[in-house]
Amino acid sequence: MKTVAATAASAARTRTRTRTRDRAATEERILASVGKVLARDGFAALGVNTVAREADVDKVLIYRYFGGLPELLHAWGASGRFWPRVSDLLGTDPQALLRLPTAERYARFFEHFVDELRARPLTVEILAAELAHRNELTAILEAEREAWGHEASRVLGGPDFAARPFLNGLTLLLVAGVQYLVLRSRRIRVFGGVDLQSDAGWVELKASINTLAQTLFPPLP
Amino acid sequence: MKTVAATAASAARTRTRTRTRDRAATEERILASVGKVLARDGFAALGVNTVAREADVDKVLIYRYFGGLPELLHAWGASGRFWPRVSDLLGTDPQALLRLPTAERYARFFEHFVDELRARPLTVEILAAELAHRNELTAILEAEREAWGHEASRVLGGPDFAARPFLNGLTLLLVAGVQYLVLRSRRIRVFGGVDLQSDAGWVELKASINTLAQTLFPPLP
DNA sequence: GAGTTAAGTCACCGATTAGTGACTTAGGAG
DNA sequence: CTCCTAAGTCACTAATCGGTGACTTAACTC
Repeated sequence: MKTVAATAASAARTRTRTRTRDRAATEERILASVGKVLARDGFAALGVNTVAREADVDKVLIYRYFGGLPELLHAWGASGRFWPRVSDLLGTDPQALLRLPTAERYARFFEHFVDELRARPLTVEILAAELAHRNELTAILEAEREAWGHEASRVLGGPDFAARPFLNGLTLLLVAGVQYLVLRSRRIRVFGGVDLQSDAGWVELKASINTLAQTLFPPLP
Repeated sequence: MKTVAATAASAARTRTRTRTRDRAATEERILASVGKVLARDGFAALGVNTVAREADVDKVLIYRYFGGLPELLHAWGASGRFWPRVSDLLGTDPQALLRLPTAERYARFFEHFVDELRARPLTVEILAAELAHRNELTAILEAEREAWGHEASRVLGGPDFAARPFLNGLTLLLVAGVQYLVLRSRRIRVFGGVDLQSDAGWVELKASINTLAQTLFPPLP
């Protein structure tokens, strides 16, 4: 019942009432909206208007609180809510991973990598954005990405990698391949005859890596 | 100070003279401009206005001749000027490739693949667009891409692939990895410690695949 | 309670987008 | 040469974009 007001002005109004004033909460709403828009509509749709609409906040507050879209993205990137921990991608217990034989370790690493990546649509969306654009956000991520690569290489490698340097390039290609296929799976179902949107397709790919690992690192006699 | 008549409208005219009328030539200009814009500014900048400006043509002609941007993209995709011939990726002489031992064939294929892909910035740009958007253009490319994958798998595989199915998934991952790294190299230099913008980095990756091929397909005694 | 600060709202700006109606006129058909 | 189709030009509309100035008013300090 809208008896009292009766001013038909509220017909098209969705936010006539002023919200309780709380800058910290509003900033949080804005920051959270960045992630929401990114995950739902992709990087191309990310703008001042979109974020403000998603947060149900006037866009002028974005300029007042952050300075503009670049600064907002920077703040969002610095908030650390976009990228999974390295440990998440390596599995819950890196130490256990280290004690495994090389072949097992190699296969397990890629299994975790595939599963963790597929479970993080926002991360995947950012990976896609990195390929399409080059901006403050992607620049922030680069350093962390490289650090991750070195860490992963260290965990995986051990004496085997030192003895056979080609394993570095091969692993790099496989990691890149997994990322690419996860990216494609967002919009394109089949690639090279493998169904990238079904678990079965990924099981097949993981099995391939497993067999490769057994071939590359045969068990000691 | 805008004078009353403001008849100085011709001030900003760059194309007052009418061009000789030639629909076929104009359509060609428009189609060519699609590729130019795509290669220079990327997919995000592709629009009716951009293409018309690039072609130095009034945008209404795009609507008249093609119907709209989607139809224009479809026409452009069907014109076959966007994707390299399969034979280009297989090397100049597919027959010679087929007579090689499996290990050599495998390594050579990836060498060609890397080189051809790196030499085609427009193709790479479209690969990136496929990851970012999903539209008529990318849909057109999918079918051809799948056909290409099957063809490549047939040429590469032979009896080895049938006997060891994991080679299918492995090859798929490597192909995907190459595509991903070429994509990344457009804007980001280093990935996993390898310099993707230098030939040396790619030589290293190709060498890794070569060693892998020697390991997977040891020469007959 | 009075005064101040700033959170929130609103109305605008210029630029650019996709798309359309209507005009002029070149060039081929008869 | 006349006529007519359509190639090309121009002038709009409506929507959306990033960005800003100015207003109201809630919440806090004293």
